[in-house]
Amino acid sequence: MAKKKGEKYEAILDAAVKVIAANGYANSQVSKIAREAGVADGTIYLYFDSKEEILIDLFNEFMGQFIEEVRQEIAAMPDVVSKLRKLVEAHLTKLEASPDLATVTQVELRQSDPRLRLALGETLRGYFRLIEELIEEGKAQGVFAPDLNKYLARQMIFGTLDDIVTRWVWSRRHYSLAAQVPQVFQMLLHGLCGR
Amino acid sequence: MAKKKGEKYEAILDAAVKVIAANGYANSQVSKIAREAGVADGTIYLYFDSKEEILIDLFNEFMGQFIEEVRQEIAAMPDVVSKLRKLVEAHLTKLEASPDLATVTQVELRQSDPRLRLALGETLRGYFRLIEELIEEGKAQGVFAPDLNKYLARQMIFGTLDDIVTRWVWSRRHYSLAAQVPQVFQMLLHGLCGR
Amino acid sequence: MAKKKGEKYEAILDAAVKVIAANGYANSQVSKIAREAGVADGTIYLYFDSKEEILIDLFNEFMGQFIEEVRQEIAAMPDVVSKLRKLVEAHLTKLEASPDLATVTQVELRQSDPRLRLALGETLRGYFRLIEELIEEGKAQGVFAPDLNKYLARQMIFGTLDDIVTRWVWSRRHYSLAAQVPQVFQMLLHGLCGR
Amino acid sequence: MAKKKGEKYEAILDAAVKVIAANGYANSQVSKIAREAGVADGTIYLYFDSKEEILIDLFNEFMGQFIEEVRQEIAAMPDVVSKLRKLVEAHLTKLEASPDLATVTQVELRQSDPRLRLALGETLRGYFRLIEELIEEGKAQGVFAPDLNKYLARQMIFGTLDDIVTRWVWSRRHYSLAAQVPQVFQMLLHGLCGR
DNA sequence: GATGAATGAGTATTCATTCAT
DNA sequence: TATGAATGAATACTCATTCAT
Repeated sequence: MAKKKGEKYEAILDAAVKVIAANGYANSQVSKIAREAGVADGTIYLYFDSKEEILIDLFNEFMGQFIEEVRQEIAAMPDVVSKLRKLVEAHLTKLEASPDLATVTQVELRQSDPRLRLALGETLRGYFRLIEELIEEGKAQGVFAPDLNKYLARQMIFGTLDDIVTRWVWSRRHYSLAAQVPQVFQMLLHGLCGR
Repeated sequence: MAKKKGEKYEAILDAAVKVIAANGYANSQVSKIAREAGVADGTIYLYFDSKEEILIDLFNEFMGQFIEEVRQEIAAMPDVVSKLRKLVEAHLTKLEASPDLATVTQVELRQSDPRLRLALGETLRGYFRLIEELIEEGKAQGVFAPDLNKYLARQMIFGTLDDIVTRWVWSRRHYSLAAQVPQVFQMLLHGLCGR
Repeated sequence: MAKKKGEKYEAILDAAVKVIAANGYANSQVSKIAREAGVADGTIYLYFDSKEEILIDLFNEFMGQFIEEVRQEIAAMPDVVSKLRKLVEAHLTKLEASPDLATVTQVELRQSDPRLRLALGETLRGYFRLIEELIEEGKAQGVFAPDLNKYLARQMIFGTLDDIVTRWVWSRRHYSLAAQVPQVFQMLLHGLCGR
Repeated sequence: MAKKKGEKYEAILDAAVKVIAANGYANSQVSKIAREAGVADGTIYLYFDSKEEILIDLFNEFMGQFIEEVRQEIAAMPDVVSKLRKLVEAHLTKLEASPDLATVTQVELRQSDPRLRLALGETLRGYFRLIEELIEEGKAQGVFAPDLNKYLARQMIFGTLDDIVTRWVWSRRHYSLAAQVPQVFQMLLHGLCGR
């Protein structure tokens, strides 16, 4: 129904990220997003079928790009350990560089609306697969434990990174995420016992 | 203002968990919770100042009890490794045993309302401290890596468990959480490389 | 869903007739009806499921009563000719006595919304049956033409009365309807040629 | 302001009849009419000042033509009785031949918007005068009752025909209108009592 | 304490109309 | 003339909260 693309489409998505990060999803009225984007309320509906669709597109657009970038950066690395370090680095660095986006994805989009959840899950799955492939590769190369469960391992990697970013957002971002990359990487690789 | 305690207080909290797990937070009207609890709408306000307070109390009540139980079970263990295993087991087992509660805490309460976030954070912090103490103890005993950052380590442990439970809830709980305790425990202890 | 009956139910219906007659249906907002009825907007929805339902109930309530009254008055008449005269008199007199109601039923409720049309048609059908029974009786008694088509005859009677009331409403009710009863009665009985 | 005439003017009116008959007035957006007419939304406003004007012109154009045709056909008849028969026949036959137009004029245009009502009334009045002249002629020729009230008689004729067409439209046009001409004619001439 | 009828503030969405191209 | 993207006013309905009983 609604036409996608166009500079107003992008302007509305950008405005939505800004408004939601600042006010919370529940307090982000369509009219507020429209005003921030510099368009009329009705114009929103020329580009999106509903308010909900703004969220879905927002997540898919930005997360899709995020995932693609991470995938490419990882692909360039020579070995699986370097890939893991790169993944950790990319995840934390990219979200630190886009605080509004981080706020929206870590906090505001953890909504439970079934339709929304479904659409977001679809996109996240691409990221999950990327991590799982990395794990498989590590096992094949004999670097990771042979009995490693790839799903649990992915949940450890993603869960750890996700929680780190969430605490950072909740803490109002008082400290640097990038600085923690080496420690997090070590921890994921060798666990609490180290080495 | 509102008096706490009383059997209706508990009935309302129980009803809230049930209703929110079944309908989602956004579709859990006060009147629906009242009906489930077998009281009149207005009665809710004799026990809670606002709908939001139901959520806060719900989280504090159930999570507080959850944390206390975990603390006691851990305290009974002889060494820090056993304690970690017990923590993992308790976290996954208890939430698996209370699916409605798990649904509400993992999905429905990830709301971003500032007031709510603050109150929930308060309670979570108790759990975080418990985990951090365990890490400190492990380092003191020379079992955990001496350069381990206790905050990052806690984020790895909690983030991993949290993500595992969230995926389980989103997957409609098609598989067993308890069965994964040994693998998760191993992974946290020795990382992706194992041993 | 919505509870019926109660003095507020009646107050809202009365207010609706008044507001719609004065402003036209298209310009009769729910809030305007609520204000006229002396209740809050939300109260409307304790008694009606939707704005549309107000119209349906309004028509059924008032027209149902109208039809019942006409039926009883007719039943008391000794012969079919007296009954026809009474029908004409009752139709014109009653609507003349309730100008707001006449305005609403003649003009405002000729809407074409399928749901509305269906509900209103249901009620009108009761009136149609009443007229058709009268025609059958007239034919059985040999007073009306034996080859009279009861449906066409009903359409002539109702169409004539309906148009008379509609013109009267559109003319802003500058003249008396009751005064025309004898002529209309004569005309229906003997046609344009008279006698 | 807006220029009338032109092939697009006609195309828009034709499209309006089609769209309104198919979707109902309330669901006939300007953009829908424009699409059906094969023009841009804005083009509509080169030919009509407002959406309402489309309706007024539509009614005037088609009804005006209808009335003119009836007038000419009647004029050709030798006596007043033949003229009445011709009027009944023309009214029912022409509308039966244009079901979309009948739907729009009988059902969709019975709206109550004051401006609209006024404009439509203007056009209808021409038809009313035609019928009233016929009645006067009948009285002058001694065919119709000398004490016949020409306004009431016109209301009987028009009301009867109008109701017949309305029921036919509402019944989804399951039967033939033309077949009823003789009976309707007889009924109007001699009333319920016949002869 | 307990009730539940009543309140009324709050908001996504539609669509007739405009105007820069 | 013609376009169609953009506008923004307008409105039915929901639901947390109150308070008379």
